[in-house]
Amino acid sequence: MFEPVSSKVSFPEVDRRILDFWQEKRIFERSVEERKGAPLFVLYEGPPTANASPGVHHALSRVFKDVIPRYKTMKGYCCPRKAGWDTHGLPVELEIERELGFSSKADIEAYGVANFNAKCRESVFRYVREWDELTERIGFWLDMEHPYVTLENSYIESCWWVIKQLWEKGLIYQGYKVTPHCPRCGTSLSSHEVALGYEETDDPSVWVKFRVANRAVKYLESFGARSDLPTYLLAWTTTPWTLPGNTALAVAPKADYAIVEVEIDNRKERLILAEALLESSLVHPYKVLGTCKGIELMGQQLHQEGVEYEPLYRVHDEPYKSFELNLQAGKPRRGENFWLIAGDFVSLGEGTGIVHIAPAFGDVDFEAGVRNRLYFVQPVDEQGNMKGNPLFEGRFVKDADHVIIGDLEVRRLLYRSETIRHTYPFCWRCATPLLYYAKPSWYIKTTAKKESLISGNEEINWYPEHIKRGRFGDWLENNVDWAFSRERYWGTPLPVWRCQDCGRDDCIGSIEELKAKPGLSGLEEPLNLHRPFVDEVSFECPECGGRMHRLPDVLDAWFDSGAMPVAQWHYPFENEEKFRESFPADYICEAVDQTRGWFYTLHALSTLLFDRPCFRNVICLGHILDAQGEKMSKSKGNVVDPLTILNSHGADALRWYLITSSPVGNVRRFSVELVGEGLKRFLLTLWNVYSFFVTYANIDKYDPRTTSNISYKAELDCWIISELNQLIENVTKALDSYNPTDAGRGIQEFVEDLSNWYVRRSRRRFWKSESDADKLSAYATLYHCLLTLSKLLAPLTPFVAEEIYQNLVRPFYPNEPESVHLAQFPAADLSQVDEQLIDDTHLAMKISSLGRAARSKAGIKVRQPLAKVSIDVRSEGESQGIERVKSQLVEELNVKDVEVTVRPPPAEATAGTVGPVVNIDTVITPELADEGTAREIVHRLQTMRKNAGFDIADYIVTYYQGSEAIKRVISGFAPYIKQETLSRELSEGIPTDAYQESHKTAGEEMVFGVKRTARAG
RNA sequence: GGGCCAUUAGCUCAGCAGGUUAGAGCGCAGUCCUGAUAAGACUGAGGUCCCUGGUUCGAGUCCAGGAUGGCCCA
Repeated sequence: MFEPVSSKVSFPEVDRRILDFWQEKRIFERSVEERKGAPLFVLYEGPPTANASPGVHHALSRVFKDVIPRYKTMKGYCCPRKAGWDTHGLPVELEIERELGFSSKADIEAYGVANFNAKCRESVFRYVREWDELTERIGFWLDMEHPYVTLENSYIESCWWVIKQLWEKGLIYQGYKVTPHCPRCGTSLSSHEVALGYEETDDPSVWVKFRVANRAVKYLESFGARSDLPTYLLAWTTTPWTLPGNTALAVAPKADYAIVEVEIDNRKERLILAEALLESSLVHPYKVLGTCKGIELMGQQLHQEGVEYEPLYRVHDEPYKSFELNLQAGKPRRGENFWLIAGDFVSLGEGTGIVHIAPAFGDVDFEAGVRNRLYFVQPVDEQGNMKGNPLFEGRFVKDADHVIIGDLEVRRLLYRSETIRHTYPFCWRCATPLLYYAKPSWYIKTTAKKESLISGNEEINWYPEHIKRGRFGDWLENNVDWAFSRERYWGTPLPVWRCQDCGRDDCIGSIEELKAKPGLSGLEEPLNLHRPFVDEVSFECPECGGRMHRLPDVLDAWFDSGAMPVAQWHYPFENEEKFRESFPADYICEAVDQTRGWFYTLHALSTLLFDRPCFRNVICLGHILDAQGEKMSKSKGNVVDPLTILNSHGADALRWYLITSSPVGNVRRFSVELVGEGLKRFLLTLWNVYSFFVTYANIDKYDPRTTSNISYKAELDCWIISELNQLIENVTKALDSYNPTDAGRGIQEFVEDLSNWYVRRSRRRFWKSESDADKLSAYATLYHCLLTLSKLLAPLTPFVAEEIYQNLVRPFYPNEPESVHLAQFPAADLSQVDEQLIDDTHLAMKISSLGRAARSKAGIKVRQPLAKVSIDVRSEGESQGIERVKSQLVEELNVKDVEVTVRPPPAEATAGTVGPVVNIDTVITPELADEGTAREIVHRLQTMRKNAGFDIADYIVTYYQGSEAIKRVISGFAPYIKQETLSRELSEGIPTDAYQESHKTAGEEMVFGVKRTARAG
């Protein structure tokens, strides 16, 4: 016996039952343990931070992370899955700052770093219970018992080891990084904070002339500009205070530039600017002397052919720094001219087509400095005061604007000066204008391994594939060094100690190494590697004997997660074997924003450390938006809590929606209604087939062991078995190529066919009284389909799959695996696929559909038998196909005969005449009418049985009263009616204790009564 | 400003080595079928396949430009 299954099902209750079962039987643990020795399949879990409740987007990635390892386990792999927690980083700090009402780093310092970090530490596990619950409830199998945690000393020590490795390879250096900086607060702002503070403001708008060096003027003659007048490059800026930091001008290489002659205050001179911007820029009459492309202006090289110009200011008593030397040291190059560079950011929409570049200010400028190895000049200190030239020394930047404008005017280097109203970012806390300011920062020299990063990417399978050469590939192609230090508090401390006296830097790679330092002090037990404790540790400089103190920076939290392949195992200090066998990962999965985040940091650190990629396969998920297409955010209040959906619809419904509703890489609009739709369309359909099977199998005491070697005979059985094997093949292919969506959609189509054709067409085979070979074949077929489905579905909808598997397998096969998740994934038997039969059956479906449409048009209900249906088909092949599935058509269309005619389409026929044509014989003879009435009576009686609350298998006595015509039909079709309604007898006259109803059909009044005689089964 | 992705029915999505009549589910209206069904079938309304050009005998599908939305980076 199978456990009886109601068609009414509560999936959340199923979830509970199955979760208890898994826990009690330790199925997840065993699914790993019992595969010991099998090839490993390694998932790296991208660690979440548990300082807020998980949202439905977390459910999305957790489902996709789960599907593949479950599948691989069933394919025979061993898949340990280690959980992880990301516990450091600026978002954690900001959350605490918000709670404490802090508005600056000074507040944190005053509060005490120890106290602050203690708060941070506590906060990152606040919602761990919610995360645990989501993880469990959604069925994400993950080893939550032994997670890696980025704040642990062992994890930090591994990070230090990584840095030391890079340090020894010369891949770490201190340079500059441009950050939005508030000069009043003395701190950098995150991009999110910057976004808070855009305001409309008035700023200077000045056109500045950069004088072309004498030796370069000659170069211009080749463009038709013969003259010995003074020549200037005209540039436009709204931040005059940045001009002292200018070290280059950028042009658009493909744009046309004009050399024009103008007369200003009775002096003739020449200006160079973009041809397209002559009108909008120049306020004097001008004469075009010649034109050339931007790239021609740039010429070849400095000091060879090409335009160079004289700096506006020579502010630098100190030597110029050069990007060529990573800003570490400089060579004096006083009197140097600057040159032109190409910039894809140069716009021809405003300005002059010549852009002033000051690498100390602004990302674009800094980037240009790095790429073109420009000089670097910093004429502003961190308080926003100018330095390096007596003219403006000590002035706040904004107050220096008018000084500089006045100075340029006097020197005749100012062409035009106005004001402009535009948006500019201000500090959201104190309304001071922000400076994009280059600050010292520590870098990992990823550019040194750029070729390896790119070639390693070639070995990675990306889903969707376009990410590989698109978003990720582009990112690698445009790689810049990774600024990985942060001037913050809560993070892995940078393990660099600097000597106060001689400036020597030491990188520490392990706790042991630190403890062995001479003259060590400040190290306290129990060890806490976080600030401020680690800041107390100092030791003796091996060079000069001075004190070495740690630099105050902490690491970008992305470094932590990027180091997880080694740090999760505390490698190389322990677990060497575990690290080796689990690196690189077979599979990772996160949302698309991680291309520049975790995907990159994993790839970068792996390439730098081991010169190989970190993961072989990656699914890159699109984002979830709300039903209106808006991003979900706490402030909008449109965040969907996954637990409410899990409680109402169950885990599988949510999983099914997430897996099948849209391609993985697409954004998707989320709504609870769509989850419910998938539940109805797929899960309930599947459940109904399952419930149907169990109901009848129990009535017939079907035992699957008796049919284990059956060979399928009926066309219907062969057809669905063909479909099933094709499905196995397709699902396997889809999951092998990391495409759960197509796998799920294929299963859904199969289940629809199974329910709407196989079961519908087979009902009578299960319903009939005798247990003949045909009935057993039907049971065996449906049993096999459901059991196979449970295995195919196990990775996708693990709960309902388990529920079905348990009931189908356990009562009869105690030696089979105890859980579907311990079973082998089905293998397709393509020898059982009859493609012709599949085509024929689809043809039968099509013709049935047309036939029903024809009946509908003629107004004849299907219950009324008809003499025949005639079908015009287009080929002999179709005709043979119909012959093969004729019996299905006879039943489905309720006709006595099927007549097939082959009528090739006329030569000129194109549209509208290609498919088969179906006609029904609408003549209803008295015999057919009687038969129709008989069927009508059966239908009414069936409904009465249900209304009376009888069991499906109850036997009854049926009583009737009615006209002669009714009596004639009842006596004429008595055996049929008895069989269909499980009536022992049909008798005239209705006793009072029978359940009775009166009916009217075909214009005849009649009354029926039904009474239970004996309970069957 | 740059890059990537998307845009097909009211909603969610299929469709493509270019091929004649662009489909499904949900929703809506009507009819039917039903002792598995919280289902199902049929019919109907509902489409300038985002726009403009181009390639082609032929474009929802390929190419170019643009629009809108999302994401990432400026």
